[in-house]
Amino acid sequence: MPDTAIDPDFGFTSDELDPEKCPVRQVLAQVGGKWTVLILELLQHGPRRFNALGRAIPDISKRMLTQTLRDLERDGLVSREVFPTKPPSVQYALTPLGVDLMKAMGGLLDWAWTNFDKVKTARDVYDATP
Amino acid sequence: MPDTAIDPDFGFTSDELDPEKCPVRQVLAQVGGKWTVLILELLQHGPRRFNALGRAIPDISKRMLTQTLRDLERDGLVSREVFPTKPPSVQYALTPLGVDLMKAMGGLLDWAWTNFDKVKTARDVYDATP
DNA sequence: TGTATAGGTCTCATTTAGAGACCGTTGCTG
DNA sequence: CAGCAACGGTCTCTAAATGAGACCTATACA
Repeated sequence: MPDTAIDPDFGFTSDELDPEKCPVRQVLAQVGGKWTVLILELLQHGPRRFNALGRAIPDISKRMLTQTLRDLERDGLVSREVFPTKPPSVQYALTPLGVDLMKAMGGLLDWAWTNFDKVKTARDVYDATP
Repeated sequence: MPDTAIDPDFGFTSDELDPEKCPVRQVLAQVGGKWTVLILELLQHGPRRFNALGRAIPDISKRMLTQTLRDLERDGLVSREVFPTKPPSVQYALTPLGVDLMKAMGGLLDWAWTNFDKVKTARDVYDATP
């Protein structure tokens, strides 16, 4: 549904919602990933190694664990450090930027814990009325 | 990577991360959707109709707009009201629960606006070093 | 010798998202 | 009165993301 210039219903320039330019969209594309916040939460407990994270998340595959960590590293939210043990071990940790992000997420996480029962109820009601 | 009982690295019961039981995972699965927050933000400006939302989001398809709105309605975050005009018009609005969620998201959205340049820089650096 | 651990990669099947045609009803325009 | 546009969707088909799990190299321990 392409539209140029100014939106008649809201008065935005379309730039403000341009996927490439809107920070919210860019950040949420990452943070909204299925595993992202879970991993960030675990790393709040301190640095952890690859397989420790894998063990902690019951249903993640190595493939997705690798990929999510790579993306977080790319965005500067997580650091990756290799230790020359045999076999080599790899430690992941939150960067200061990552710590900051998790602080900013606090409100949302609290909301999730305190309000999820309401969401669940709403779902049940909705599903029960065909 | 299935694991039962207590995680040795963290000390969680696996229940706390069980996809079905963890509120954070459940809420983020919704909120993390590509269009969800965008739509909620638009609805903060007041109730809007289906096609108004479609016009405001340059690159959403009707299919995804429908689906995202349905999911939000199911979760009790958005209300849907049909007016018997010809042709019928449909108005979407935030529910009190939706308003509350958006308040809780404030921190994250602010973070996105003020810190996205850092993320972007980190990305450029990462991509430049093969 | 045989098995386990480390941190991944690779392939293939399944799931989800996206583009865009289509639909029925109505009103406006020529 | 014919034709087109707008309302709010649904339907089909394709493309992209995700998931399961086999495989890899090197070392240590039994």
